[in-house]
Amino acid sequence: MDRRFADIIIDITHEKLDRTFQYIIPDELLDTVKIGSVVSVPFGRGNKETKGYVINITDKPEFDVNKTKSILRIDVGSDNSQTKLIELAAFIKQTYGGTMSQALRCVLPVKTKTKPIESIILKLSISEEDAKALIFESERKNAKARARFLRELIDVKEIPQNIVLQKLNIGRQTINKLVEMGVVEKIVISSYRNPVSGDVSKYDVVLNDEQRQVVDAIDKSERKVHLVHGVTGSGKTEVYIELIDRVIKEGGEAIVLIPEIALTYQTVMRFRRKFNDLVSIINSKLSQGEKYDQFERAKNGEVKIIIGPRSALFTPFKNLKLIIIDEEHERTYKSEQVPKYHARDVAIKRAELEGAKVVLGSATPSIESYYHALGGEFVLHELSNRANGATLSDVSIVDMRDELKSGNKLMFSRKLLSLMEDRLSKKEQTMIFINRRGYASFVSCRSCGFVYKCPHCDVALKYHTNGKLICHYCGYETATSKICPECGSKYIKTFGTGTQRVEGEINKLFPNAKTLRMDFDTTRKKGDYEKILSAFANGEADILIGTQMIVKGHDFANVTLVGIIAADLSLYAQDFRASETTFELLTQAAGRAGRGSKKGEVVIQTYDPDNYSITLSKKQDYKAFYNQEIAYRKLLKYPPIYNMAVILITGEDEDVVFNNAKLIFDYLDGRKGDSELFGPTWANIKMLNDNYRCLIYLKDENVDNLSEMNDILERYVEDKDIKNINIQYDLIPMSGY
DNA sequence: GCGGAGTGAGTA
DNA sequence: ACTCACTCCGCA
Repeated sequence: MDRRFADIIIDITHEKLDRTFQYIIPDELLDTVKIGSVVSVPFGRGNKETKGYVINITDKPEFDVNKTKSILRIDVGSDNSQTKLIELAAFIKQTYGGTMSQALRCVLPVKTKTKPIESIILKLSISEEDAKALIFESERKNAKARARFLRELIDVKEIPQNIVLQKLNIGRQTINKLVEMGVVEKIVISSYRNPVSGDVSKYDVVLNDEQRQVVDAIDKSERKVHLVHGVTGSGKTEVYIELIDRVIKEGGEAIVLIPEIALTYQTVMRFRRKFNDLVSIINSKLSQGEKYDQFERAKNGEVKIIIGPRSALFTPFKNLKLIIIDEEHERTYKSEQVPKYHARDVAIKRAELEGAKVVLGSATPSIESYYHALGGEFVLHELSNRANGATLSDVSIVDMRDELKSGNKLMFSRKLLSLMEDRLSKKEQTMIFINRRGYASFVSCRSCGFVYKCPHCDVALKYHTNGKLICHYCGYETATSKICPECGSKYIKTFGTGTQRVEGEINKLFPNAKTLRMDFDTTRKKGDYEKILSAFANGEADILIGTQMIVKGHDFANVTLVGIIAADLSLYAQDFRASETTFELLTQAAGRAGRGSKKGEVVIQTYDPDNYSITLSKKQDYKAFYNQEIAYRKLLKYPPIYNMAVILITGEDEDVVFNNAKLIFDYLDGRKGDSELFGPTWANIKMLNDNYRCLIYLKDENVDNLSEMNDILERYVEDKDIKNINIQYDLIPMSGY
């Protein structure tokens, strides 16, 4: 009998139900039930009608067919935005691997393990005398819980249900029985909290000609995906706001994705001033409940615009018409957890399902997006002028080898020092950016070469001026000693340049200058980040020293000098994107200078002044950089020309990890088709949190072939019932391993 | 033996 | 999450 079955995830929030149940698809529904359908099924002993999501359809029964129940019907009442989100989850699973449950959890995020957002309040609905009589009767019948509960109700009138359940230790049955008897009344209160509030002085955006042309072009276009390449300070936000305004006026809704770090009060206020309460935000600091509230408000149509990081992409709007991804090149758009999806590609898929447009914006677009734009897959728009008439800064490159030859042993070039002095005298501000992605001071013995390493991770410990050595991967801390623990020599010293050392040097060179430092250490507490930025914006300091976190999209009108120390460090990362990252960081950092009326200057200090990512960032010539970079990617078969994936195998035992990696490699190698396989090799960071890490690389022109390899891998893992190791698949990784 | 309270397993 | 089945308890 050719019956078809649907794998269904029951819409109930509990980990025990985090798996599929198979149901028979009745004949009359064979044509209509699809992956992503929301259906009603009988569930549990009482065959209680329950909502479920169809996540797969097969011919193979996986359960005793005689005990398999049938789907009752398709939920027509369920809004189709949910169906589309589940379809999106199927796409994520298909493309990025992982289980369907994991994909669903990221698409319908707050449905899991959340404290009820609606609080139930219990209230006595009979008179006190009647209640007292009931207590008497209950006590006589030894119904202790019931008596205890009623007494409490007489005492405080109203009690939240969760307190009754947890604190008074009274069962659900007891409560429900009393409700049934008409003794107790249930009052359901659902509260939506609004995470954004504050002054809203309305203002209208006035676009310049260039901005208006881009807005019109996108608005009129039939095409779905647009890339706006706008130089730093060209006013991309105004373009977004105008586009959103047009969409809203036609009854549509919009999602704005921005990197978490750029989600500042100022950014949100720009949107609020235009759209007022139609805007809401999502960020990682919101509790699950608050996040859920925002999604509910979006569903109800109370909110039309959601601003947030990656996860905002899954806002359940009913009439989504526009998705904006600001700073599109940012790595944070790639999820770090399984499924390791990229928000840009998922956004494009969602837009396709909803019939919406996607607008990507950046001053330094990712090589991938620009490639697609040039290839005609995306539509390219250029904003080449700074919006308020400000001009691009003058950028100069200083070769630090020459400085050393001329006897300057400081970490600042003479040019940078004289400019800093000049700015201090003019009361203008300076930003010093230390490009040290993955690098900082470490402690090493000059006599035997010993380096302090983390006992849990295969990385050098970073030195902090409080005398502690800290692992930036797992947080392990230890103290430094005055003598080398290996050979006993006293020649143990710190190497490298950290933000703390730079600040120390500046304080020595310019004792009157006020400095602020922004890095890993100074932004650990909630709100630290904002505090430092607003202090600097208010002119409370002359010089701001920081790592990559200071270069992202902040607008300080009084900054006229940006110094970049060790510009080339990010070039040494073991990652095919090293040049892209460097160009991006330098261009963005340089873009911080001269955003007000005064012209800015930028000094880039490097030991590798001829590298194309450095020379071209001086010219702020993105196109020239792109041409160089794409040639390199083509030569070495890297994305976007080729697609690649990494399989990461981790585990506590070195041999077990490597042997399994070898087995997996051989297994895949026999089934690879046209794909290329490399490995297994140890990761750059061989050990992390006591786990060994081994890699297999896959390359193929066609993404689908890579997804197929992952399918093969997942089936293999399932068959072998592999223990003690963890396997992760990462399609088109954004960072090195 | 009964009503009621508390616990645990299973949901296809 | 919810429900059913089971056990335990105090009283008759």
